[in-house]
Amino acid sequence: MALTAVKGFNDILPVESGRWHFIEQTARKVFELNGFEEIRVPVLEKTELFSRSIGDATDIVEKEMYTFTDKGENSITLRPEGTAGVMRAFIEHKLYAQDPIAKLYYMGPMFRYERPQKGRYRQFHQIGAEITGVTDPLADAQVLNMLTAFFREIGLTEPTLQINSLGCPECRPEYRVSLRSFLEEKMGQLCDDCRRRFAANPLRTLDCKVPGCAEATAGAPSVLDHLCGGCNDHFATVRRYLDLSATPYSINSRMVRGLDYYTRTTFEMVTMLLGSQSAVAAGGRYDGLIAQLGGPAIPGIGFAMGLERVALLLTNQDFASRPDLFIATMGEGERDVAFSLMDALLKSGIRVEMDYEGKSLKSQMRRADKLKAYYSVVIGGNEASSGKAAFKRMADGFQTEALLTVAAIQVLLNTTEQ
RNA sequence: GUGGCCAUGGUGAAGCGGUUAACACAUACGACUGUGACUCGUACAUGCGAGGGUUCAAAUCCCUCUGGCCACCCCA
Repeated sequence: MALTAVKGFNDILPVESGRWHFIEQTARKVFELNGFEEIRVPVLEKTELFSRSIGDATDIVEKEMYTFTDKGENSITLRPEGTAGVMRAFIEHKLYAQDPIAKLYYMGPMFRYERPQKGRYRQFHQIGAEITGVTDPLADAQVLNMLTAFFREIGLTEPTLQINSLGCPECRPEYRVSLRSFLEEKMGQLCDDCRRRFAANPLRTLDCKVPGCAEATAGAPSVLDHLCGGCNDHFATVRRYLDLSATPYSINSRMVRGLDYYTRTTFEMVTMLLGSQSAVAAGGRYDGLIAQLGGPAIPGIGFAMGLERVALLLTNQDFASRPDLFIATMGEGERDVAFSLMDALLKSGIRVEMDYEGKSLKSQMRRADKLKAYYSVVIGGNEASSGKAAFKRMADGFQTEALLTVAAIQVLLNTTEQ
């Protein structure tokens, strides 16, 4: 094996790219309908951006980032997620001065140094959307509805929406205290990982998959019972709006986020189909993030979805595009006629293929079949001089005489349902 | 970072110590002298992830490395 790609970095081959385009185009359509505009930010940022936003103690920052020192001795990092960079740009360009309410979406590669696995790679792609400047639960509901609409648009009903509220800097500390004191009693029953989590991030013990831990934490206090008045009202209103729009969801009070900046509403689109990579999209509110990054005190909410994971859920569909017409030729002079015809058809937006190598008619017809052309036509001496030819519908072999003109061919293609 | 499983051509694979690495699909050309799909024929791994070792003999046994998959961790 000569040269291979870097571990966890994948090529998206032509057989896959049709599916990717479909996902990306659907996202653009749904997001733009909701008033979101694309923002394109760099793949590389100063390391500090991520340690300050995602959180120093998170696994992502602690051990999963591609961090390097560049030739100017600056510590730089390949973005492990999208929100931080988008908010950096929002602050840097003072987008809030024009309008504190910004609705932004982005798509592109993210990088995390993890052990590759099904639905998880070191370079992976996310499509995300963010709304800044709105505290009202209306924004939460619109984001959730938009995410739901996206999955409906691409034809997936499988991932289901789970929501939770993590509270705010007011009420979360109190919850942590009460959860810790509950867990202290159960220490003996917890797994090693959970004992470690107890210190670092006690909320994490709640979604441990070890049966013993699940049992031990069964009666644990719920975040939702410890929300302060404001957070409680906020969450209740989010739910009311979701009900108003008949958006299906379930509440999962054990759902936890891996990034530190989340507050209040958090959510995931989860599926059973991808093994342990059950989260296809996830996000939440981050009311303190912009200020934390040195911007004004503007709230935000958003999500990101994993393109690879969505693509994995779509594998049964065929997204290949097919030529409208394949032109086969007999003889050198006729190739000029065929080429001119192809050129004219392409200029009119008709997808045409023809033989490139002067192969036998049989080879050309085989190629027409392989490319799944809707029609084929043979241009030889007779056709070149008469200016008309028999167009063969490949599906059933039916042939129709038509003039070798763009107009006549357009009519022919349009009268047949493709 | 931890653990389990696996590595034969473009693909799916047979082979389980002994001359030319089965079969199928895919691909190329042809039988069909102006027409695809069906049928038939021919071609297509000096090579069995890489490197060592055992043996008269290794794709087949042993070791190391590399890679892949899956699970844990974590996460989109």
